[in-house]
Amino acid sequence: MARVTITQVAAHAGVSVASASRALNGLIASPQTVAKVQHAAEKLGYVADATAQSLKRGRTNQLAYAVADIGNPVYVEMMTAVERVVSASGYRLVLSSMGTLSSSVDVVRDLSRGYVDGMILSPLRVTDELLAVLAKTPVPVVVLGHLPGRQSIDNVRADSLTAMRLVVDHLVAEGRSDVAFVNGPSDTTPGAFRRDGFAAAVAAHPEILARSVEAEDFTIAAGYAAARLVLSEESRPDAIVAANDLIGIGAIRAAEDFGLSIPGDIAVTGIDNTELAGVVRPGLTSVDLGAEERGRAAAELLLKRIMDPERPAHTIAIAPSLVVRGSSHARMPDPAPSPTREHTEHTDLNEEREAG
Amino acid sequence: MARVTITQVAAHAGVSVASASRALNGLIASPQTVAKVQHAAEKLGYVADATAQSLKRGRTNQLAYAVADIGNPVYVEMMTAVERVVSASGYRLVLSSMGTLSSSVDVVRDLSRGYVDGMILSPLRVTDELLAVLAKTPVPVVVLGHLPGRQSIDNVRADSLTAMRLVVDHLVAEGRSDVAFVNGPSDTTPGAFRRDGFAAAVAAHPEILARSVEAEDFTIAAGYAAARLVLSEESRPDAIVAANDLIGIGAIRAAEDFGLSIPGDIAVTGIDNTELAGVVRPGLTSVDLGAEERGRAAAELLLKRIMDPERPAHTIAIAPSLVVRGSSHARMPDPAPSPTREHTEHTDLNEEREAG
DNA sequence: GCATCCACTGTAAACGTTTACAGCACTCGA
DNA sequence: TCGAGTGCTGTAAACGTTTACAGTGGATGC
Repeated sequence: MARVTITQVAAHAGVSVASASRALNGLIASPQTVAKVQHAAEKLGYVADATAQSLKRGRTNQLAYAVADIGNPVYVEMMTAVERVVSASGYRLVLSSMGTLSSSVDVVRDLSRGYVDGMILSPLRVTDELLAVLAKTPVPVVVLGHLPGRQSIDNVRADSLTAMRLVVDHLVAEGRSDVAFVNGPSDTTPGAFRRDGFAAAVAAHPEILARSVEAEDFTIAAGYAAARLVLSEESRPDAIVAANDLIGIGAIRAAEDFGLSIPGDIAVTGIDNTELAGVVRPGLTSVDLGAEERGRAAAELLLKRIMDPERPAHTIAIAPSLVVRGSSHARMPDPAPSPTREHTEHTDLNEEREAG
Repeated sequence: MARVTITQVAAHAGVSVASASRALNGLIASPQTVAKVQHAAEKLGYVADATAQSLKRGRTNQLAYAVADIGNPVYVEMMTAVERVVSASGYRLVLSSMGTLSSSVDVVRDLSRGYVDGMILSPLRVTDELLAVLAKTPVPVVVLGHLPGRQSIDNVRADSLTAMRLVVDHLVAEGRSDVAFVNGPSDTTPGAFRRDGFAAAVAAHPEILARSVEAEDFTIAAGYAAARLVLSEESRPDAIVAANDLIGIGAIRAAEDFGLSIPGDIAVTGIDNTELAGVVRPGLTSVDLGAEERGRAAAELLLKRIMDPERPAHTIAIAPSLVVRGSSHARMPDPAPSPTREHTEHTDLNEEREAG
């Protein structure tokens, strides 16, 4: 399978490479030339080399979505939304993970070398080093997640503070008075904001007790372990606020292990409103941070920036909304699995309650 | 942020581009030259352009993992395994999804244009057209999933037939006698093999009743809908065999809706042994098809082929193993969420039973 | 019949690298 | 003193494309 070049196609068609190129790209060329060239290309199995084309054209038609934690379904959801938008604009989306294997800085630096025409980043931690690299990267970047201070970087963020207020207010309204927060690592961006959001939210309710613990990471297993710790304390909380759905599901399992009924003995809430929240029993009350909408917004921001690199940086914040399920509300029957998130959020059957 | 080229670096360092290139790539060059060039590169913020480098070197150092259904956690698991292997060999892994937006044929054709040095494919459907494209693509390919006939394509496959036998034998051993199979679309590769596997497995037990139904796709929601159909029939089965974990989870929810106790009234099993199987209650008995191992094997196969393109094609089949949980076995306490799959499969606490 | 335009074509120069090749200066052994 | 070797350097050609430019021939306008 040796590579066949446009030179061979041109020779086979009896025209110059320039004519061949023009014919193949639908530029000005006579019908006979087009026919000859297309026939030759077909026969030889010619496909234009992407690297050569990219080098000459100065763009790759590829965009990247770089994500820290692909194990979390919420990122898959965002990616799907991103892909829908960018593929409609003729770009191919590639996903690169920046996990334990490669630091986010390395990934950005690498992607900046010309592999892609733009990138969307969902980093778990925003370090000064990362900001420095982002500031000087020549390729358009959108950060999907909170950025500190005033950066001139396009940015789409969830509103974790409001999210925490929504759950805490909800729990208080449900009569809970001793709330434990199971955070993910607080040195991550979501961890930090949810920590602060929780603090602010409980401060508004001086009548309730509040405590916090930190899970190793944002996974079910870590949430399970951290929740066990909380539940082992002598005075048990009557509500667990988890920093995301995975931790929340771990907490449900831990409570179950302790023989506690949910929501009778203890309420549990999550964040992200992933499909999983509707699938576990009891259904996990969660705050929808608009993953789909954030993904879409980020993609659109990126496309606009590619169109107009001089454009001032925008920051878009998506409003969260509370989705109440059985894990926090006794009289809430848990609904059936629905084919799409849209239906879950606005179900005709009114099996879920939305607030916020 | 205009692109800075090696020519500028060379000029700034007062050497030729050749020397600059050699210095930057650690080839033979005097210490003074290296110092000057590195200093200049640093100062100007030079990063080598990836497309130019790829064009000249004839490789991109990128590999692709193309997957049909990124919403299914089992593919995420395989991807993680793939990434571990390829990144250890200095390659960057990009994921491209071939879903509803772009056909697998298009994705392969596109990737064949030189974007990547090799690819691993997990197609849901293997059409003749896809096989034709694969046969003539110039870039190394490994297919992760069953291939028909004798293709000269590196191939890693699960053993769906044995998997189905494992679950059916298990259910029969547990005393079930009326088993309903909820398949995914049977025009997909996994769907077809699981259909056939189920047929063969029940044929070995002439004493039991068997029936089948097909879900729209391999998702929770589709599994839920299909299971409802099965459960609505006048004579209800006492076991549901789902074609994968997501469908199985949907089936658990459906059974719950019908007020059935699991496994008392009805047993449910899945396939893939994803993390979710251990998280839902009751725990979902599932067959582990060795996703992690398959991913690793596929990656290694790909690396070997890149090393030696003339190498004969290999086919690797991974043996499945049954993981029994509460959904099919009354006396089975469901274990705690574990931090890793490895632990889940070989737990010291013996909370799960492995067979097969 | 001449100039003008038009549709099309080929030549050649790019894009930013890497690298084969030749050349240079110097050292070393004979 | 010479030849060969060594260590480094610059020139220039490639990689496979696209595209600016300068034609070409023929049709068309007057």
